[in-house]
Amino acid sequence: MAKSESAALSRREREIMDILYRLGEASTADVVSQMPDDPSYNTVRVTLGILERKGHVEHREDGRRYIYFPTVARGRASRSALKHLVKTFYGGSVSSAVVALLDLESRKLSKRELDEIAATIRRGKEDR
Amino acid sequence: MAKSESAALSRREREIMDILYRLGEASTADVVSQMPDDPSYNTVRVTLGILERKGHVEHREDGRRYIYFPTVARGRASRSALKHLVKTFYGGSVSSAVVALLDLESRKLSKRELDEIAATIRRGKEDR
DNA sequence: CAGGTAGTGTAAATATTTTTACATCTCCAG
DNA sequence: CTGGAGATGTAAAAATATTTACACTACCTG
Repeated sequence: MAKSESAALSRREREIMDILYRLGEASTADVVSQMPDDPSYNTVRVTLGILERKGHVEHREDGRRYIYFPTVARGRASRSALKHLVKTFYGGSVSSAVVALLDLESRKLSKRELDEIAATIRRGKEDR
Repeated sequence: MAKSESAALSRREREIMDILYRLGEASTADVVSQMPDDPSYNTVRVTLGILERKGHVEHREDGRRYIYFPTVARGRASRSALKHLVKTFYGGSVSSAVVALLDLESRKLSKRELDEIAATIRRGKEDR
């Protein structure tokens, strides 16, 4: 098995990958519209091409447009991002991160959501 | 109020910032020792200087060495990173992110940690 | 005190990233 | 059928980032 993907992403590449993860998939124009400092259409297109050559995205055709999407599924990518964040900011402590997350917006969570979280925790406990 | 900090970070700059957040503060040698693809001491030093000019880090002197640390406190930086992650991967849903985090390593959480999390959730509920 | 080690400052070379430019191509309105 | 809008492909220019190199300083050790 050759390791086809590697190479750390540049700033633009990372920005674009984040947008693709957020949207799921997107045309060049969609990506441009999400970039805060609006780079040109061509700039984004070239960068998408680079991402494709590096194996980070693929595209399908929709009429004459290309629709791009990440090759690594969101689930895998998000777990990896979570791990990195927990390691960087919370000394590897998942529970600290959870508490920080809850503190962040606890007022905005509905009772139903909190119940769901509580249920997940209960499940965790039963396995102990 | 002038906006002194701005400019998105390059790959190396981001790597180094992450290490500084992880360690709290670090000498050049400390940073080098944490970099996975070990760049040279000089490379890291120059990049730390750039980060300082851009206002992302400061240093204090420890004997003849410089000890660097982020100018934005970990708390603020981590909240910002959490928000970005929640937006990118969980459609802005904090509770989805919490569930993902718990699923990630639920077996590794001690009962005590789970209790703490549960207490935080309870607090959140009372505010409703 | 001579020499080595471990720092820093800074300029310059190199490599990579980002942007621009322009040549096509396709589809559709008129 | 012609022209323009909206795509893509690709090369090359320009801007940035990364690395290397080397001069200099301070401290320690024999």
